[in-house]
Amino acid sequence: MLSKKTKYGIKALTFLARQENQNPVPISEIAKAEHISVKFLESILLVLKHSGFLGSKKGKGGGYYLIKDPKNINMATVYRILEGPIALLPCASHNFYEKCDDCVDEITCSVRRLMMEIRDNTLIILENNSLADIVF
Amino acid sequence: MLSKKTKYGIKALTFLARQENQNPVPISEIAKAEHISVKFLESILLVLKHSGFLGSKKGKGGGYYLIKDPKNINMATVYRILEGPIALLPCASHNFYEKCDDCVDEITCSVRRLMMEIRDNTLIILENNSLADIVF
DNA sequence: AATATATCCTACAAAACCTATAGGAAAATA
DNA sequence: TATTTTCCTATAGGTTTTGTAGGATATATT
Repeated sequence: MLSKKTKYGIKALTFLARQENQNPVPISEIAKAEHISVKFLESILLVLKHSGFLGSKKGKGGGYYLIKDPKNINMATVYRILEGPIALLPCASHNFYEKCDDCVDEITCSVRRLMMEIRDNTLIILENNSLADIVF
Repeated sequence: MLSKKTKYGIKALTFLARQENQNPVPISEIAKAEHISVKFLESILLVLKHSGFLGSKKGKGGGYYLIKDPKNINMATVYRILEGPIALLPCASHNFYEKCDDCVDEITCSVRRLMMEIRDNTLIILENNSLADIVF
């Protein structure tokens, strides 16, 4: 299940992508429009800023704005930053690989093979969708 | 991420599917082979029994055995019973649908549309795989 | 009948994770 | 200087996951 952090993060990104100009939008405005707690959203936008998706401006008239063109914001990257691994098992993940404690032979593990098939398909969908693709 | 409950449950099913005959296999034997806590596995097998996948026999020589032909055990059904919804958001789920608190218009929600695309693809994979398909 | 084996069932405890809040520091604007 | 807004850390509260405990029930063997 997608965490609210990820859900809210993507919603904020789409909200910013829908803006007509690049003027900074304050957290409070996004939070109100998307019905999200201001403080919670604040922590999420900070992550997105540190990851290089958002710029910010302090003080009156400040807020957050997209740094990149929505066409160049890949949803697989966004997913990994907000949610973590795309795979349903650590042993089936490229970017967050971890060996299972219980698994004797990873190569022949039925569960892993099935989860890798799901992972491959999910990854293709996420990679094929940019922020521009999912807005509207 | 897949819970250990689901992972262990599927592992137990594949273990039973690999048996040459239909003799009951005690929990302890499955747990030892798959490196799972006996008590934890016990609770999982009980769920699978109540869901109609497994039969059981008490006392000496007892244990669990598959009731259905592995070809007729669909991994989508197994997933839903052990893990719950296949969709990454309740609002994108068929069997476990729930409306989002924050969402104003579900139909135009970008996150939901993306998650439904992932859901559809994941579902196809799970539906196309029976227990017999994933064993070996 | 007694003993050993194994499932059945409920309750609970410990750990991990998610969601959200608090409070103040820092920076920009007016 | 006052106001606005981001920046940052800590932490509280809740939920879920993972696992344990203990006894009841049923079966097979001796």
